[in-house]
Amino acid sequence: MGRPCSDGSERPLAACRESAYMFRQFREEVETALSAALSSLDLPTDDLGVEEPPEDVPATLASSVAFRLAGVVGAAPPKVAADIAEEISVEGYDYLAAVDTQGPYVNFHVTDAYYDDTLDSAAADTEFGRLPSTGDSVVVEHTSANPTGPVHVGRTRNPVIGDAVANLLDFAGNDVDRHYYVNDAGRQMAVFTWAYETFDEEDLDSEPARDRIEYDLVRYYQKGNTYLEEADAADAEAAEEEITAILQGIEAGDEETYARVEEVVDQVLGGMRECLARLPAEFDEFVKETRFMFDGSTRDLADRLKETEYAVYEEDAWQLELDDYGFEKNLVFLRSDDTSLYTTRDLAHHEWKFDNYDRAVTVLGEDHKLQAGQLRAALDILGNDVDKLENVIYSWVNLPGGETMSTRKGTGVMLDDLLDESVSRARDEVEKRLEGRVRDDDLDEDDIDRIARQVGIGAVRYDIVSKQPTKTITFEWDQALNFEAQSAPYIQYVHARCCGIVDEAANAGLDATDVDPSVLTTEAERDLIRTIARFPAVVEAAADDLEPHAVATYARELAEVFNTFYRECPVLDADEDVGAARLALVKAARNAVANALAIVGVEAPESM
RNA sequence: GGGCGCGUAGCUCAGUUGGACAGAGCGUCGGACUUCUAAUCCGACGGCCGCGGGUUCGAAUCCCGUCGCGCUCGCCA
Repeated sequence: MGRPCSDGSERPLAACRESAYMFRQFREEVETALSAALSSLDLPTDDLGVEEPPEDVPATLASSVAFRLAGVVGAAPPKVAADIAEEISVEGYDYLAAVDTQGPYVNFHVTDAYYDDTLDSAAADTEFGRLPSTGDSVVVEHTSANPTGPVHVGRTRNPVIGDAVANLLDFAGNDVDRHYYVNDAGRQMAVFTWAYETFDEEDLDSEPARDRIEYDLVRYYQKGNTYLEEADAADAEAAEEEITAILQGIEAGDEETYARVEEVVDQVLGGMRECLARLPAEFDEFVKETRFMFDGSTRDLADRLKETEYAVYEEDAWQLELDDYGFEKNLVFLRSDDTSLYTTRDLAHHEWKFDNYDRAVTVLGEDHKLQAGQLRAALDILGNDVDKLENVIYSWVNLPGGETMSTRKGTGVMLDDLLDESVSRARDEVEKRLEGRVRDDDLDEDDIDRIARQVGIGAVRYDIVSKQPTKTITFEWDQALNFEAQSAPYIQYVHARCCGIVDEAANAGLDATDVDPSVLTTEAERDLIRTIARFPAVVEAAADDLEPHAVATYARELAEVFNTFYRECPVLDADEDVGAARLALVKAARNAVANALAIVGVEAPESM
């Protein structure tokens, strides 16, 4: 197909990521051939209806175009399909071998070269599935939880989805940065700072739930909030004055006030960061909103907003009328005391993103949806290209009793506890299986630790990332920590099995470098190779739609197909040429599974 | 009340721009380990795709209505 190698890399065999193109090239060939046939029949080519047929249909792609053209032609769809199929020429294509029909459907079949090339490149390329560079730089902002205390499960979708979206965009050929936006100038942090400075250890009602800094400090935050609710009016008002003083100090760029707040922010954030690293969700940059106050960009932005036709000055505050954008309520961007609001700073933050990146993706909870819409509108008013900004919105995670999770109230399941529990259950499983273990690879204590961690954390991540973000999740331990089919361990097990076979084959001196895929004739083998071939197209579609859960679904399908293959097709005990081809297939499966897992953020164990 | 999202098997969820009989897993029942790792495989049972209309050759998918659940509508974030 001759797509240029835009990243200039020189990877062995898979030059220019050709490996990524088998299915996609075939799809293009089908579209080209079908278009040509329709044109020569004087039929419209605007909707080719190319799709993947159901599993029991032997074709790799199909078209339903005959349905739509039946009226135009004045014949029944099966007749139209037959005529079209007759007109299609498969001359000169690498992967398009034959065309036939099944009722009203036109079916397209692949050449041996399709399987050949898929097997060759997927088996040899540990980066199989990675797409060529788009040349785009993308910032993925996710999590961005206020540094008020330990991360709880209610917000765990954000780092899990966010990290997967970042991985996915990276794998789809983008240059990705991961950002955590830190709200260090808001009221919450002012309350926290005041509480931290006001109360002493002996004022607190409880011991830290865990030996890490944010579990210690959150008690001050909770104490402060309780005090503000329960203290008598005069005391509460005095506290409010101190809190306001902190906010105004930050707004004025007072360095001493800033230092007081950051002492709290940096400590709490440091602890949260350790927790998130367990997932792992790590960041290239923690971007503090105070940065956009101190550099003057928030002030400049507010001044520019004032100049727009949407700006009004009502009730002593500067506001934006967003009726044209479908928002009834005005968006206040400067308070009556002339201080900025969260959204004002976030606007400056986003213009900074636009200055530095080609695209900006934000992962946020549905409770921020309205704010995100207003943000987009305001950015548009300021003349930004808001198409560069995309959001991934996720719904809440509830506890079984319908209870909500709140840091302020101290309710909810902490992410640390969830991960500990999961790793602990995984360890029980590992130890339980140790006795009946067939494989004699002598797992030591370190292996058991490793497997328990990979499986336990993988199970939690997969449970979250495999579901559509828009759906509400009710969190249930047994559901999340089920280690059987349709879970991370099920898929991880496939990877471990592949690695096991590859190891054994190496010991036996079996070579898979120059294989003949035509000996792979069973349904199980062909299913597996077809599934592997789809992987790059899955990555492409998932990245286009910012839907990492599609990769999670694919990984599960691939694992299922592999397990059937595994049962039916021995590698080491087969005839030499069959064994070699199957070994190549195992290597290809291993690479595809490993990379699918990498995208969703689940570790791929080499043994378990 | 207005806006947005969700409603698919008993439970948890897939289902590509509308397309070939709506698919998995868990659970239930029944089979398969002297075998490259059984965290596996094979089979059975299980559906007015919330409900009612509409568009279409064709609707889980698009449109309208309706019911239920969630989020949201601050000079909070």
